[in-house]
Amino acid sequence: MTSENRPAPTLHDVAAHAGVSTATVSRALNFPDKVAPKTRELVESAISQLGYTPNFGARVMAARRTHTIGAIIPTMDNAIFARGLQAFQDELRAHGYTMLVATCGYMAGAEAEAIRTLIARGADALLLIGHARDAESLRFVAAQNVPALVTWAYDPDATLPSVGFDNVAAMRAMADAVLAEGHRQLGLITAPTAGNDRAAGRQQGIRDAMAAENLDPALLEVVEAPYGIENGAHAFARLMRRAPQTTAVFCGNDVLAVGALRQARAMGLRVPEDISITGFDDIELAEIAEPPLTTVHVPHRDMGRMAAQMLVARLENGVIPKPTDLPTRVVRRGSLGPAPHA
Amino acid sequence: MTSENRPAPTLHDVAAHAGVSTATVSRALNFPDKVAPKTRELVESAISQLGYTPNFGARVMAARRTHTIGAIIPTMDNAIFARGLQAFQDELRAHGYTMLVATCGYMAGAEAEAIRTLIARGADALLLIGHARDAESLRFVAAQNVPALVTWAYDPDATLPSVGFDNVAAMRAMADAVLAEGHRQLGLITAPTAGNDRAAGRQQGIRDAMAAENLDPALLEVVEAPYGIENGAHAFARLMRRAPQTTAVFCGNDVLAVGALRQARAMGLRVPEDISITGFDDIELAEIAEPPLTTVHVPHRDMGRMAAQMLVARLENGVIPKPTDLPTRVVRRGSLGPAPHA
DNA sequence: TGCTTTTATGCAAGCGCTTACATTAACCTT
DNA sequence: AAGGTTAATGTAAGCGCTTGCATAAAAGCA
Repeated sequence: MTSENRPAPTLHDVAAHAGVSTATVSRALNFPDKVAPKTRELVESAISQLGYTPNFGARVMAARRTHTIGAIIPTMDNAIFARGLQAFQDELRAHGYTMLVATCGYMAGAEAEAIRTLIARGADALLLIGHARDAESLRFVAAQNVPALVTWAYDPDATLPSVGFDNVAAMRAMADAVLAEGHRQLGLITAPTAGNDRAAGRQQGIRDAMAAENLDPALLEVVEAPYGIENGAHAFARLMRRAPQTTAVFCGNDVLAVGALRQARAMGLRVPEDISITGFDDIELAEIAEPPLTTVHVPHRDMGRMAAQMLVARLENGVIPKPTDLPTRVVRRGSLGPAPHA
Repeated sequence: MTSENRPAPTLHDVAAHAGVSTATVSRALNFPDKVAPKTRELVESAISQLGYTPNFGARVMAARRTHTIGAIIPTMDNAIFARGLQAFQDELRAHGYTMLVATCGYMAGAEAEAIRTLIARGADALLLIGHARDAESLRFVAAQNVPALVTWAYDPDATLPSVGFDNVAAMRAMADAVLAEGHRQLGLITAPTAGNDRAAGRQQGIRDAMAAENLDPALLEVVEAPYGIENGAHAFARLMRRAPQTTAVFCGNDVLAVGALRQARAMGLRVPEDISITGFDDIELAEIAEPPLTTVHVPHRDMGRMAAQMLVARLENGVIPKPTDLPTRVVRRGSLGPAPHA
């Protein structure tokens, strides 16, 4: 077989083997129709005989493009991000791009670092989650001339274009549904809102709905909890301790909601007879929960797919991404019922 | 601010600005202690004044390293892979590496393509799932001199080193537990086994256990189903139609098991009184299911973390990864009970 | 057939960085 | 203080590929 460390064949070797110039080989590779069919064949056979693979670094340096797009998400532990990312990657691959991934665990500092790292690693463009980030990062991205697109949020006025949904409106719709069931004592279990515009927006949506019903938005009992079923359960316990009269608890995501659901039952509360609980995201868990979770369906796959398309269009044809608002919808399931009689 | 398209500053610019040679700047960047403190300061201030960022391509070409590691998994839609990947990436970042991701959707052809793509994109090393792949891909990886590591499986005799667990033994343990409950009419809902050594191994584990109990392994009723709750449900229905006397159904993963569980209840079967159902992976879903799922706990985070460590050690110090077998354990929950009396 | 246009190929100059080697400055020894 | 080390810096040769420009070959036209 091949000896252990024979240096990989180069463009030059292929050219020599095929009896043409390196330029011709390069063209045969990049613009097949700029080369005579006979020559192309010659080159191709030389390539396969030598087992040639273009050198990545050289190619990048000469072409100033890596065909790699970076994605920075909070965490892949959260199924909804993992799936959005899957859709994003599928679409990228269809266009000949590869995905570089970094996670920031909901920490702003980590995101700023990831932005630098991915750009340093040659990402041609960046996918980001949410609009909340320091001006410094924004400036850096702009200075580096790397197109960036925000998803999981929608704000036509933000610096960066976004393809996502309006977190305020989405939760507002849910809150309207809950209020329509007669609930007036409301609670919210949310991911920490610092540096998380999605979580903050969802909270705002509830307050807006309350205000529209002439309820004092300040009456919303809020508990913050990090991602995780157990955390949702603890948060629920805390919430009920602080505000025992609560009849409906919104949760910032389905995982927290499932924890709340479980804790409610552990505390002997019937859902939805005694208390209603809602989620957000509509992951599989929501359907499986007992009772199934009323939640907000988020078009995560569409977001991922569209984000990829927009970024590719930006890179290939210079099309500036147009901020795009995707629809969400409230999915009614068993966990939301009418408010109990006082 | 900076004009729209001023060319990015280069090493050369920094050198000129600091009044030193490019070599010194390069050294200040890569081996800070090889440079006099005063000089280093000079260089650093020039760098920040110019807003210099090293050019990725040039760096890669000159250093022949991208500090990027590729990972090819079946899909991120499956939480267990997404999380293993998260752990992998966390560990990589701690060592200054970045992760390139591709998914193959359980298709061998797509994996082979992904291997080529990631190597072409300059991956310094590769993380692969399972040992089942064509000799051609193996040869290519070897020829390109890219270290590769297999996870999610363990086979000390395979071409590629692996860090994972023994799928046969893991399912064997589960099967032993099920047989100990008196079950003799067994079914299996599995992911398609073609090109999936993990699924095939798990099936083998059950047959081994049956053989040890003097049961004819051929009596195992097998239904294949793609990943997904709905698919698990359909598969369960099919299985029970074909073998109504079945008292215990193994599932190749928790998602299929949850589907089976749901279908069982839809068919009026009580779990575990009428029929026992088991899963594999131990994802959150398993705990939430009604009844909670007896399943095999897979150390996905450990696998991800160790895989990253081993690959980095290989790259930095040439340490050949030592095949490593991680323990799994059967987690008993409500979905497994004694066999009903005939 | 001779001349112009088109098409295919080759030449060679970078792309921005790393690094072996050469050179110079600084520091010890005795 | 002279010779010998060691530390710090500079010089310059690539790394493998792309691409503008020049050139040669083929094709079209009158």
